[in-house]
Amino acid sequence: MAEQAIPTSGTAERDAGPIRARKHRGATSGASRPATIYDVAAAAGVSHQTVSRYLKGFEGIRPETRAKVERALADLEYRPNLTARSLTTGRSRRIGALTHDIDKYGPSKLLGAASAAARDAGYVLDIVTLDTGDTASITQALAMIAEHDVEGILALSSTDEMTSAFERIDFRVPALIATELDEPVRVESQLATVGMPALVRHLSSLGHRTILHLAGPSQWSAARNRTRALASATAEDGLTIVRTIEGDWSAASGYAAIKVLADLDATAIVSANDQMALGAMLALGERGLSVPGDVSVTGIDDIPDAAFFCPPLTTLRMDLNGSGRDAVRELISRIDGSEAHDPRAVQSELIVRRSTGPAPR
Amino acid sequence: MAEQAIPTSGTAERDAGPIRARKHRGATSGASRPATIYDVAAAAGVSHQTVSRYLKGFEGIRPETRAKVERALADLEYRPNLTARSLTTGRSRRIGALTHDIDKYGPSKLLGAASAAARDAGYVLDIVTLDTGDTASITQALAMIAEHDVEGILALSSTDEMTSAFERIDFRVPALIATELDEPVRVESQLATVGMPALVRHLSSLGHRTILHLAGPSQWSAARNRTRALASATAEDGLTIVRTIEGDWSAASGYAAIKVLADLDATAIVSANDQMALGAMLALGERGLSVPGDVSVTGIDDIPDAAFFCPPLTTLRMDLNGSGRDAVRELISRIDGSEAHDPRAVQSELIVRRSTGPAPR
DNA sequence: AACGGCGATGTTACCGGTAATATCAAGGAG
DNA sequence: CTCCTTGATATTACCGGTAACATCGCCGTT
Repeated sequence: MAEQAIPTSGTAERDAGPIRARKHRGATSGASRPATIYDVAAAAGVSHQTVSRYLKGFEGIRPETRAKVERALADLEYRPNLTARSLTTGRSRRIGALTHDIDKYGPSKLLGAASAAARDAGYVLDIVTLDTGDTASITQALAMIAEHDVEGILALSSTDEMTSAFERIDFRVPALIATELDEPVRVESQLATVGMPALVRHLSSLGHRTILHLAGPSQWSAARNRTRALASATAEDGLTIVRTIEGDWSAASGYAAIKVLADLDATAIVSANDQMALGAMLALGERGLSVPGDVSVTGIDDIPDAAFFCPPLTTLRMDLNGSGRDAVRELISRIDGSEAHDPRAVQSELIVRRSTGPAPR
Repeated sequence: MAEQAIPTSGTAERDAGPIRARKHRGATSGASRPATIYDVAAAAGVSHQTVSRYLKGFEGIRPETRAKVERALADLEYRPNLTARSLTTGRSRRIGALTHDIDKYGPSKLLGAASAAARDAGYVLDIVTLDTGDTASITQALAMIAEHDVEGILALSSTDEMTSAFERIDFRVPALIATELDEPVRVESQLATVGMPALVRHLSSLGHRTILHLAGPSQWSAARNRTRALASATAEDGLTIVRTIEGDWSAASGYAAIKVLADLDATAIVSANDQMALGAMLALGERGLSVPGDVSVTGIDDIPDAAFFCPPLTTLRMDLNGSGRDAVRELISRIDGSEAHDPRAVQSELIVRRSTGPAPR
């Protein structure tokens, strides 16, 4: 109440100093614009630089000065203006996230994990979604992100178009595509229960020798990765992939793949994700084939619904939370110039449910 | 090549003028920092203000001046710095989005639609996710968003905690919770095929009179909205809700609800979303009840997988894309101070599949 | 007692834009 | 022919911070 913008006494004049005048801010709080460090400095009777130093955590401030600043900060409900800070420091504490298919399980799970990891590190994610996966739309989205002054760029959909855009464009900031590692790392002590080898061994131990592979779209690196892992694991265990059909991750594509097939030729279907497995199981039912009596079916991801499919789906649980988090941490460490963490393979774990059973004779 | 930061001749001095000196930028392009309007102005031999005016689309610029500016802009690959612009204008072109359960279908679908609508209007979404829905975590997230200088705030999860946080906090910017409208609007011409009344009429016409209601968590406004719509529609058609069990949207909760039930007492189960319906159907199967032979089951949302459940699920397709888009448009119109659109009810459409059939005698 | 060093604080410049004001040349009126 | 007006452009101030440098008072030294 006593404080005014225009000095009316010698004391006030000395306190305020010849600092840049603020035109507004009558009372200490209210509907006026948020307080700046200049307002705080004036209220505390110090220079704005002292306030800035305090906020930065600078030690060498006398206790009484410190107390005045703290008091003023609290009185004025000061909140730093990140825009102004980022203009001088170049640090915006923002990461651009690029994604399409955000309503699909994988990308949205990754996004959630990435966002949580970013928040914990004091960053927010600027998200830009793509309607289509074509190069033009990716380029345009990247331009949009770039204008918004992000410190790093994270892509949550790892397709060939995305990869090529990332290789072609000079971002001036660290950029990263969150993806499953191309070469799965073997965790020696858990080899038998981890990942695709475990899945294949499970099928093999049930007597299956012939596999129909429902693959993901080949321009996705995750799809290629899964296909490669399956090929390598089946080769090792002596199983045969009698047929590979490429879907688009959707249940509809899994359904269509099985529906149009003249002959199944296999006792097990290994799908690159749970949704396609779901579609496949429905189509099998409509052909009069029972799961797992006639055909065993497996998925990948372990989406929450998979445990309630009919029958509940045997699948590989992917640690997408972990990979989203790791991707952001890796990106932030590149931003900060600190040492990168070791890139870790996505952890996966075999979840056996009722969709797999002994191979029919 | 000929241009240098330090004037070495009268000509250069006149061209550059007594403007703030730039220390860097030797060649016109390369690994140096991005060009500013001052660089462009120097290259074009005009003042930075002329460049600014050009960028703003100001008309009164002489054609030859305009040409010089355009040339310089292209040569230097100028990209505006949104941070600097937003510091003076107060327009950041950012909307803060607050959400949890982003890996669930509803929120992620809303987010995708919101992001697309924002992008089309030149905004990006700053997303902050919540681990938990409690008030403290919401408050903290909102503080984080506020620092990041957004022009509006959009919540994508409409729970009581969110609502109360929104009422308690003064954001200084428009804030909006994306939610289904509390009072469904009736589209007269389509009354019979739209929304909950259509769903109930469908069950009624199949001879069902008793309904078990699998409700969503009551702190979600969408859950309350759906429950209310069901109550009103059943009352109108003379059906009885014999029991209401509250789940948490997950298939697991739908499964558990039916699993522990001593007696079903109803010929139809109306679930507040598709996932709980999925869980319920599995539990029904395990009790030896067939769908739809013994019990009919319906969901809400029409998630992409619902058409491939076993059996495929009769459900209400919700236009979440539309509501996400509308929420952002509404928010942006409030930001711009323009007239708000009419709030529209979420459009929903009855999708009849095989999970509903004639009531058993 | 004069002085150098140093810790605490104040002053100025700068980030990259936009807004407001100033300048300047050309054209029209008196 | 001079003055005023006006359109085009230049200059300056400002947004809210941070960084670099300047200042000032107090201390111990010789």
